[in-house]
Amino acid sequence: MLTRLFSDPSLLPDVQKYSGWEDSEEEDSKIKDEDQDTQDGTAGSELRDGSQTQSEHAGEDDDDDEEVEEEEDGEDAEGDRPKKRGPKKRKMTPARVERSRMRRVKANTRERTRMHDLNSALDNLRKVVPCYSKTQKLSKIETLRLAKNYIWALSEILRSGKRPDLVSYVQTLCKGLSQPTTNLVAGCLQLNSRNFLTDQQCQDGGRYGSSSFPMHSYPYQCARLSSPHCQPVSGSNSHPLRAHGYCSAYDSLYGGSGSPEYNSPEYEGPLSPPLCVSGNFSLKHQGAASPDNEKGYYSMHYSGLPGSRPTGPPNLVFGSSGARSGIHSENVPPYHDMHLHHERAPAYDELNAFFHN
DNA sequence: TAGGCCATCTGGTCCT
DNA sequence: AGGACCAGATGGCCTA
Repeated sequence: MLTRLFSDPSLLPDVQKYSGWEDSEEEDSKIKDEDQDTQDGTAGSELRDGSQTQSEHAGEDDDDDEEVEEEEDGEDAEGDRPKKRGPKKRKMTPARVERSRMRRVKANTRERTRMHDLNSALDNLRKVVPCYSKTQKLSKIETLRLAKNYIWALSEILRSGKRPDLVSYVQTLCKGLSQPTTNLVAGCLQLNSRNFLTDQQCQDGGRYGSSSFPMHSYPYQCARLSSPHCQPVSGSNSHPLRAHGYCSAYDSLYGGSGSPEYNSPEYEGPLSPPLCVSGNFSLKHQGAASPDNEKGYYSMHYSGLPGSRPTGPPNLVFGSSGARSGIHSENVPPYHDMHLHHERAPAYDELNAFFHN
């Protein structure tokens, strides 16, 4: 499957330069030819020099013209050190150099394929984390961070058996993320920054799940109204908001529109069996040292009034600079470029079932 | 221009 | 022996 990554036109020149991944049958021949060209550049020169050491390790025993090199580096390189043991180095004949080069080419091809698979898996992960933008694709590290936060948030929900308030949910998702990613997530969830700030956070940085104010159950408009992801999954299209193409991260997470408790801010589902939350997940929020913060990634910056409640339509105001101005953050992509992925995550079916029991 | 992100190459190590 | 995996190096692209 070609992932979005591979279909990204900006990446095509580099990717297509090494076309081995796109047609496995012709892979070897193509790679040979193209690596021949590549080797005219820096990589090739390094390869020709560096590959010798690997061939030494590999041991070329089928070489017709093989000759044992008589301590080729023995005179001055060795110095006082004892002589090396093991097989003696062999002279790099042209045939051996060529075989070594071919091994290196094959290894490069495998490595490219491996990295492409890794990127493909990462792309799949991007599709199941809470938000996604065509124009502002999450970086690899941010994808992993968001996924970790997402798992953590879901685990907390299952563990506590309660629906957290939206603010806590978003705070958890954005923990340790960079400012642009925070903006993106907030944009996906269409939160007003004023909703994003709590008294708790003003005082001590906040803690996940510590706030107990009622959930704000107003609908958020899905960015892709016509998207099938916003359509009812199974017989839940009776809700007028659904009928009008509305869905929200929170809604989709908790099955709000389809549940009789949809308008109840205080709905509490039954307690779930305790879910073991890995010790890697500290419940301490920003104040605590996070393993993800070692590189000095931003914590969230909020604007607006502390603890203020949602009033008007969502107005995205994130960003350290936008905190004062209260204008739309330029990091937030347009709505039509964003959509939520909750609907597609299998975990949501289970969660919905759980909350509807 | 610096910094972030990425793809690729490369050599080393470990495993089968 | 060969493949998988890993980390370092390098260069390109993009953005503030």
